[in-house]
Amino acid sequence: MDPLPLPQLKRSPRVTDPAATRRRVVALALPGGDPLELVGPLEILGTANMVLESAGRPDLGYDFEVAAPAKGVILEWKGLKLIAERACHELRGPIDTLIVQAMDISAAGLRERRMLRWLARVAPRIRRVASVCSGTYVLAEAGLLDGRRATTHWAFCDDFARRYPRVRVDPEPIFVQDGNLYTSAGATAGLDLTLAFVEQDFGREVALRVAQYLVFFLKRPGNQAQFSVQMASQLAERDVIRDVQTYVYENLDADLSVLALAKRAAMSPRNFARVFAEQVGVTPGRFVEDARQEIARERLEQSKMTVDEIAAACGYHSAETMRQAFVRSLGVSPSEYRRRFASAVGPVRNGAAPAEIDS
DNA sequence: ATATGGATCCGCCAAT
DNA sequence: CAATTGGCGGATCCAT
Repeated sequence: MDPLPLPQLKRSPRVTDPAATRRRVVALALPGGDPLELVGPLEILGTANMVLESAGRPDLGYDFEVAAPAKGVILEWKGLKLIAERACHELRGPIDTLIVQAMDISAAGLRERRMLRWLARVAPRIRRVASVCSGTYVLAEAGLLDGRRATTHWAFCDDFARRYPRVRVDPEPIFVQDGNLYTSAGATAGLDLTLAFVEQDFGREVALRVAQYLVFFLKRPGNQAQFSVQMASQLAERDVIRDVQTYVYENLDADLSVLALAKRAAMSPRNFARVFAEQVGVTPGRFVEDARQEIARERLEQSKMTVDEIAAACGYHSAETMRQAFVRSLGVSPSEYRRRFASAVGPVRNGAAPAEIDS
């Protein structure tokens, strides 16, 4: 059986440029990066391919490959060795998007003259040149960022500004676009940036499905990043809907029925539910339920509140209601969840079938 | 553990 | 005419 049903598209994907529907992406892997930073963005492209294929459009998507400054080992990590089979200057043919990966800025990568020359030569002909985290150093070293706006990981910003005074570095945003150059902050920002590319190329809904599919893997109880990842991947475009989403998280014990939320959004219930589902990717009721459980889990993990108190604070009419919701989605009761979490070293339900998938 | 009444969701069509 | 919005009814989900 297929353990992970792929989110399905409701509409046919939008294509911004019909002339180039299958896009070639090259990831430039540099010595000393982190495996997650290297593979994460590519995983997003691969998932986008799966989403598009399941929508009956295998002609859309990405052909992606990894290249390095030179053939050979680019990463040794805990007994894992990654070996690049292609050097970047061996690549032939047009590239749609180039993603320069993170690297160890104290290592030799910045002195790879041949790679830097290649980069400076091909960059003007590439539609999007992106860098993740410290990969921004490589773009700067190649002279591509002179007079441009850029960002990098906040921990590097001061050092970066000293080394490359001609680059206007801004530590605030998650990523910065200037012309065809896209620079991003930390590792997860690289994921966000890649997701933004998917949205640019094939529309918001495709990007949303990809995020949903991947968040699934990241959804680990007790992970602080979960909130931001979940919310970030679900934020609606339209202000009214975003306001409602914020309102839900800030007023979990209020009346969050479709009727009440539609009133806040000044829409008819039917239209509100439809627009909400279309924008956010889940129905209003589901969003509210997810939010309640998310915060309830957090309380169970990080506070000493009783189950009854948590149930009330999160908008459940009784502890029994909350219990049923927990059993439905996690397979354990709230008190059991807390007990296991208190002693758990790793994820609570390691390997258990995710109950929230409808079968 | 099960039955029931209400809420929610979704397809369809009409109105704007 | 195309796109957005609103209303209705039936199937399903969920709280009690």
